[in-house]
Amino acid sequence: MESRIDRIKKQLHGASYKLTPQREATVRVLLENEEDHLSAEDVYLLVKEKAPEIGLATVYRTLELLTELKIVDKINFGDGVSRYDLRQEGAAHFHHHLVCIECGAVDEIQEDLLDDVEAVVEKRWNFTVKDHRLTFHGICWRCNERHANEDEQ
Amino acid sequence: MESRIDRIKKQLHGASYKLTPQREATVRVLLENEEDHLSAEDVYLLVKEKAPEIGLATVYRTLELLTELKIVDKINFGDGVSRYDLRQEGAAHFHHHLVCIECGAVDEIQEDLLDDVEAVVEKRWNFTVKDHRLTFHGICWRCNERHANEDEQ
DNA sequence: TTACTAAATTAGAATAATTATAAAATGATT
DNA sequence: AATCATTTTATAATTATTCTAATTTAGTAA
Repeated sequence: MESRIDRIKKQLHGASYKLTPQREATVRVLLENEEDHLSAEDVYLLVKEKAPEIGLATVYRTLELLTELKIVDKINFGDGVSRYDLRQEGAAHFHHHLVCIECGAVDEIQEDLLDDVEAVVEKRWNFTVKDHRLTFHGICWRCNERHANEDEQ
Repeated sequence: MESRIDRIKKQLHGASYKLTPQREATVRVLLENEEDHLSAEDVYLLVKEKAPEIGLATVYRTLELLTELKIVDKINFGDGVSRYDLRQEGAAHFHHHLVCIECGAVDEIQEDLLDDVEAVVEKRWNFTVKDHRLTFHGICWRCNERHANEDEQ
């Protein structure tokens, strides 16, 4: 955890930015909630617990900065809010998401799975892929299991 | 074109909605700009040319309705706006997009390409896929060709 | 230390997209 | 023609995000 912060600090310095206390608090919140998909507002409220004097605009600016540096990814699941998701360290590409249309849960897929598809896109459309966004909508394993149990009875 | 409108009319009736003049004008705009990715505001301005008395809220409501009926899909490319995209007739799944990070162009891929990936997701994550969103970010064929020409000189 | 400078932050205002509300219009049905 | 549900309009309200001006902070050089 601390080493992860250190590495992010170095990334910032490398782009000649500082890891200010506000930025550090924001990054810590993201690390501590890595499996969630927080909106800017969510992050703001959590950061306030550590650093009550922080302003919402600062959170927005920090998240934007982290997005630029590819430390986090900004995603949008169709509700009106942008959500922010830490990238796996060293990951070249953004991971995928499974959104459950029954319970609303969002699971992550770290595997890439798209190598073949990207090869086709590059060749057939002469499109140089730099990144991707892939989200599946459907029924998650929890709901599927629940249905299976209900049927048993 | 007319037959396409007729079929949409039937879809609406099937869900006990009417194809009011405002709704028809909105659908026509979507059909006439099928290759674009219009925002609600864009649609509003175009519909106003046909039906100047229409209100913005009606356009929003109509687009929401068409989204529910899976006639259009609502997408979000990361700028603050939702965009609306007609589904291919009979398409079970949403088509994919290629967003150029240089010129901003958005191209569509109608082929599915994801059959294999979906099979893996269903099996490995026990996730029942109902739909998907796939967008590639990168450099489009136009920009790639331009670069190739520039290098020649 | 002190002064200077650039970068960062704050609070609050401003903007932009979207949704909600109440009144009016439409259209079908009895 | 009266009634009822649906739809639309115009406008207000809400929400997310960005901008602005004033202030603070950190780092550097005198």
